Amino acid sequence: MARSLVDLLWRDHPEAPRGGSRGPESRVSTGEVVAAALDLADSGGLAEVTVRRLGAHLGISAMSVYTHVGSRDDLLVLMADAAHAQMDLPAFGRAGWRTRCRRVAEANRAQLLARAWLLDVDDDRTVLGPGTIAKYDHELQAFEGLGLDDVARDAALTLLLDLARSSARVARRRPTTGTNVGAEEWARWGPALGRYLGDAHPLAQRVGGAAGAAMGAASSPDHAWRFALERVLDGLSSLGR
Amino acid sequence: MARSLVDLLWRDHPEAPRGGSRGPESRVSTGEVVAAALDLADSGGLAEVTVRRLGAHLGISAMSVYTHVGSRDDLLVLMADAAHAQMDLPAFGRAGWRTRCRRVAEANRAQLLARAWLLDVDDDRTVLGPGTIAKYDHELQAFEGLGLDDVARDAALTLLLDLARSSARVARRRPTTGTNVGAEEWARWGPALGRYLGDAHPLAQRVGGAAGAAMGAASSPDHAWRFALERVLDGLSSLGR
DNA sequence: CAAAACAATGTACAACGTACAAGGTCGTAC
DNA sequence: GTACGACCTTGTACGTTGTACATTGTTTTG
Repeated sequence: MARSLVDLLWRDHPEAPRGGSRGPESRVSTGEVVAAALDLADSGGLAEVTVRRLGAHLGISAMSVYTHVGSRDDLLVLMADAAHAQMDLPAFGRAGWRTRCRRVAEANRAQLLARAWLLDVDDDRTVLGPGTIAKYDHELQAFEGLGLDDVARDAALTLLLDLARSSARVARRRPTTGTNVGAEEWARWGPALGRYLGDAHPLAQRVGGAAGAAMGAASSPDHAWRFALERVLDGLSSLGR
Repeated sequence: MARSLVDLLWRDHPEAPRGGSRGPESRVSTGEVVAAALDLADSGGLAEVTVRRLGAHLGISAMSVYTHVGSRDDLLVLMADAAHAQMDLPAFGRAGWRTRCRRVAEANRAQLLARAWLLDVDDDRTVLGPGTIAKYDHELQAFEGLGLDDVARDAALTLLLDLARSSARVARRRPTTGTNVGAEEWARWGPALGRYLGDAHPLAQRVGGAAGAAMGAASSPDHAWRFALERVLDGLSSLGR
C-alpha cells in the first residue's frame, strides 16, 4: 500500500496510522525493509541497494518491496533518517561551546566515515524524519551560550555539518594513498601529466605536491580536517563578542 | 579510438598526440563532443547528458560518441575541466588576502550556481586537467601574504571551495521557497509533521522555523552564505596572527 | 594495388526502477 | 455462512541506461 513518506518516517510514533487489519499479515515490516537496506548499503554502498536485491535479501519479490516503501527515493530518505536515529550523539556534559561544537563536528564526520553512503543521499525530505529532527535538536544545543540568534544558530550548525561532509568526502577516496587520485592511476598518469605541465604553474605544482606528500605521509591523515575545523571554530568564536 | 583521459584532457596542448591520419576524418572532435555535453548539462542537468542524446545532438550515432571520449565517466571529467577553464577567475589587483579569498569563494559559488551540475560531478581525476590546474594555481595566489605553509595553504583553499559547494547545494533546492522542502510538499506534509511533533523538540522547532522563515523572506536569500563565508575568513585570519 | 588504421554504425545485453494486472488471503458486514 | 472488499504478493513487461562486439566504409601508407 505504501503510506506517505511522512507516515513511514514516523511509523513508530503512537499516532502513526497502523495498517488496516484486513488482508493477510505482511511478511516483513517497513522497519525490516529499511534495516535490510542499511545492511546492503553498509557493506557495498548505495549502488548495492537495488529493489531486486533488497527483495531477495528479505525473501520477497522485488515488487513486494513497494508494499512497504513507495519508491526507491523514499527508501533512501528512510535509510538516512534511520542512520541519524542510530547515530550516537555526542555528550556535552559541562563543556564549553567550543568543545561541544567540536564534538558535534567529530561525531558527524565519524558517522559519515562509517556510513559513507550517506554522502550520496541528497534528499531534502530527510529533514521530515524523527531521527533527523532529534539529531538537529541535540546539535543545536551545542551553541548555547554563544549569543547567536536563531537564524545564525541554524547557519552555524549547517556550516559545521557541511564541513564534516566535505572532509568525509575527501577521506573516502583511495584509503591509503594521499593524492586524491589513486596510487596506480598516479603511477600511470603522473609521468604523462608531468610532461604536459612542464614548468607551468609552479605554485600549483609546489603546493599540490606538498599537500599530496603530506596526505601520503602516515603522520597526518586528518591534518586538513583538524585545520579546517579549528579555523571554523575560530570563526564562530569571533561572534561570541 | 578514445585516447587516455589525460591525453584527452590536454588535447589542446602542443605535445598532445594528434590522431593518426589514417582513416576518414572524424566528423566531430572531442572538443565538440564536450561542448555539446556542456550544452545538455547546462540546460537540463547531468541527467540530460546521456550517450544517445549526445550522439543525436551531434548528428552521430550513440556508439560513435565512444570514438571521442572513452566512457561517460571520462566525459564528465572532461566537462568539469572545460567548465573550470571557462570560468572567469577573480581578479586580485592590489587587494588584501581577505578580499582575494572572498572573491575566490564568490566566484566559485557563482560558477556552481550557474552550472549546478558541477555539484554532481565527483571524480578525483578532474585534478588532472589543465583547466582545473590553472584554476588551482590562480586561486592559491589569494593566500599570498597570509604566512601559510604549503600544506596549510592547500587546506585553506579546500576549505573555501568546500564552503562554496555546500552553499550552492542549498541554493539549488526549490528556488523560491525557503524551507529546504518545496512549498507544495510543505503544505501537504507540514500539518502531518506538526501532529507528530507536538511539543517535542521545542528548540529544533523554534530554530528551524526561524531559519525557514528567514530563507523564505526575500530579504536575505544568501544570508547564511555571507555568514558562513565571513566566519571562515575570520578563522583564516587567526592564522595571520 | 593491397594492407593497415581509423571512423561510424546496428545489434544486443545486462541492469535498473516501476506500472499494471492477476491471484491469494484475511477480516468484516449482512 | 457467505459475499464483499481490503490488503499482500507476484510475474510479466516497458522504457531507459551504459557499453561490448562485430561489421562496414573510408582514407592513408607500404
